[in-house]
Amino acid sequence: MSQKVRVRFAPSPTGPLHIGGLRTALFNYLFAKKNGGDFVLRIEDTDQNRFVEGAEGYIIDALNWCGIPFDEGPGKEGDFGPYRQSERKQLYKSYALELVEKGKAYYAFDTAEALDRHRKDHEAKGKTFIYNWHNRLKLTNSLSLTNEEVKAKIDAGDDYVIRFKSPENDELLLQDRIRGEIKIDSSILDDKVLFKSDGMPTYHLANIVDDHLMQITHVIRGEEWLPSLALHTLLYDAFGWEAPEFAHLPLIMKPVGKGKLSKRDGEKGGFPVFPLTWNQSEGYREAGFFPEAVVNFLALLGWNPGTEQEIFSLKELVRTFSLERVNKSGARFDPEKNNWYNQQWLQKKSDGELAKAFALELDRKAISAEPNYIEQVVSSIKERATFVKDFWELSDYFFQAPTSYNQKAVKKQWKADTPEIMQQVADLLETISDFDSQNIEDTVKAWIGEKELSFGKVMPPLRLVIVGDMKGPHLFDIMGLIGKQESIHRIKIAMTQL
RNA sequence: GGCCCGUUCGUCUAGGGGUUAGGACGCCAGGUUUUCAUCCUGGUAACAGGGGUUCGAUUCCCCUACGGGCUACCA
Repeated sequence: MSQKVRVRFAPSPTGPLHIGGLRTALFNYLFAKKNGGDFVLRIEDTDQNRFVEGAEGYIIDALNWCGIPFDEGPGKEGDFGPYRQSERKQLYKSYALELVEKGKAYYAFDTAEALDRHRKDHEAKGKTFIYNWHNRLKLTNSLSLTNEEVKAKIDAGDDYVIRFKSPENDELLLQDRIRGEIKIDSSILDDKVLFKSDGMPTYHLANIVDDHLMQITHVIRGEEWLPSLALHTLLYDAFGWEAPEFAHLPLIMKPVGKGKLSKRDGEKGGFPVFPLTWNQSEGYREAGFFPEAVVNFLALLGWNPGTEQEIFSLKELVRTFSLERVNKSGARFDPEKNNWYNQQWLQKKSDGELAKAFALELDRKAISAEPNYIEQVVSSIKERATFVKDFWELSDYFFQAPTSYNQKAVKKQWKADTPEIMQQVADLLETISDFDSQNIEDTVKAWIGEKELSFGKVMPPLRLVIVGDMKGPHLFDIMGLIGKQESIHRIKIAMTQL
């Protein structure tokens, strides 16, 4: 009886997808693909008050950018649509009523104010108000009222909710793929609202109904849902449905301090917490991260392959992933390691691909250069970059003569006899007909030998005039690339300025 | 407060009754680069505490502490 694996990512469109949600989506995707299953996107928009315009599109764009597209969802109708709960609205009430008929749920007429008052009263006495077996008969609901009274209230149009009737004194044995067995005493459970007075189901009802209808086999979600597992398991029982398997993922925590990662942490620490830019918050994409790096980093946050491999492509992750190797404890988000992953992935990219990205940036700076030239520049500087956006600072001297010189270096390298030496180097360069790195190097080295000069007298100041600073790749490579005329020209301008 | 989950280097983690407790990020040092960075090599650094069980516990059990989550007609 092996049915096809089907998992779902079920965000609520109350804002942009954050890093924790993205990882949940990723783990769902990995598990689905590992097992040849389907990855479903379901939008849980049962709370109309918290709906945020554009959030759904954002979520879809983010998943696509990461390379983990869903197989079914809004705009990709499969056999189980629609995939927005707001569009499934009519469906849920009958399920809630079914539970009422079975005696597993009941109508409740208590107003929000009345419940609030109870909570405050209890709090004042140092107790906690729980709407369940021990007080449900003292409250206003179809268990405490007569059938006639209930009917009258409903007919009169009174607001009501439908609550689940949690069992008393039941030792529940819950199963979680990551945490194992969890014991819960059902007496501490409250009678959760399943159906709201506004005609919408709560998360709990909609979630169970949809997971069942959509034939979801594995529910992989954040640890914040662990306390709801008892209710959900009870709901499956109440309906007489077979429950899917559950796996609760550990949370992602702040890099420093207490609690789980939040938008504020990104602002404080200067790193993204959203895949794509949302309002004022810069996303991973815009910050220059490669999706491969983000996915790689996120996958290793809370999961590990059990080997010493650190770099994984999405394909490798799919091949290697298993729920059994997911950790139980929360993981701190480490921006430094995140950067390192980007650096690693940047090195794996081809010069051509990187050059294309860099060319776009050069365009914005109104700097024109041959694609082939850009590619050679990229090839010589990429190993010292973490992001494509580092390229310009690492290579500006390939495109323009230095506009300033590192003053510290000038002080140290520019001696009284330096101008004379530089002039002679310029004259020497003039004599080189085939101006490539190797020829320049051979010629200059031979000349230094002949003249009985030290390398220290020639090379550092020469780098200074060409680059403007004591940095960069092999100097003769730079000169070979920028060419003879430019090299000589830079010596000349430096001599007038230093 | 109540309920649930968790706890190995600063961080991400491997391991698991007898190990020199392994790797990665970061940091430090050396080498390479007559520059800077990369890179290479090495170093730093951990089983939360207390009780059991055991010949032997970091590993199993209990307690405590600490961390986290939940405790809405939010998801």
